[in-house]
Amino acid sequence: MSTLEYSPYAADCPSRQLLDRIGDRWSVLTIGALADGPRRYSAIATRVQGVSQKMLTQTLRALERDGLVTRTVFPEIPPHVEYELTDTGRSLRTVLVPLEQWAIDHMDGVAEARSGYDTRG
Amino acid sequence: MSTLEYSPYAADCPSRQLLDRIGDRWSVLTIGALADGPRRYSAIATRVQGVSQKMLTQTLRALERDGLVTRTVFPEIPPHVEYELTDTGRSLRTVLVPLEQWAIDHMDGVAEARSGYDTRG
DNA sequence: CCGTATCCCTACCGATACTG
DNA sequence: CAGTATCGGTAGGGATACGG
Repeated sequence: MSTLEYSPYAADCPSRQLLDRIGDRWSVLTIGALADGPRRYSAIATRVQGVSQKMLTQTLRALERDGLVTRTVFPEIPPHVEYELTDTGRSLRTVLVPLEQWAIDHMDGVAEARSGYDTRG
Repeated sequence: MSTLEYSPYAADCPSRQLLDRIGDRWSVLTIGALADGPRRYSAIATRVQGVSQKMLTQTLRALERDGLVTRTVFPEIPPHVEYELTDTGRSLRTVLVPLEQWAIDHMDGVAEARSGYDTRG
């Protein structure tokens, strides 16, 4: 283990709080939905299946507050709002891609492990 | 966006459930605590600051069920239990390391972005 | 179209006490 | 040492209705 003064293992370290935030239900998927460029609110909602309006708005606001996403309002009627990853957001996306791929690669193995564990009781 | 049939963006895809699990409060840190080799329950508890006995046990059981961690009981008195990452667990750890490093690298910038956002109201 | 506001429930999770 | 059991507060988050 490293001897760094700051690490996510310390309860009061800011990096731990960052990890907690990323670890919420929708942040990773929302960031992924913005990977290919700016997207409208409705487009994100469509892509991140199962997210409620409330949680999507809440997640986007939190990401904006953290400087990971920008929010641009086009003064039109009907309203038009676009969200886009910042440089920091894109750097986070970079490390999330392998995680996503890992989940896809291992989902079958994990499902198998679960049923084996459950069978043994 | 990819045209893969399975992706975490689909609500019913097993990879989404995997991502949900990893995204809980303690899984990432618990896996990190096992990165350097087998560890006893109490050693893990010490390293993952702030975790309660209940949540640590629950997290370890879930990881074991998913085939990411093995649990070995040494029949001694007092009891001696060791946890160790499986190959699958180690492969997950590989993709989590950059995420951890990202959190450390960007915690200051994010904190700054937050206070800026909050100041503007 | 893109939100906000409210209600309300439940699942997470910490605290505490107890056991092999 | 390494758990299990139980209780109870609280925050997450869905459903619904409404606003600019």
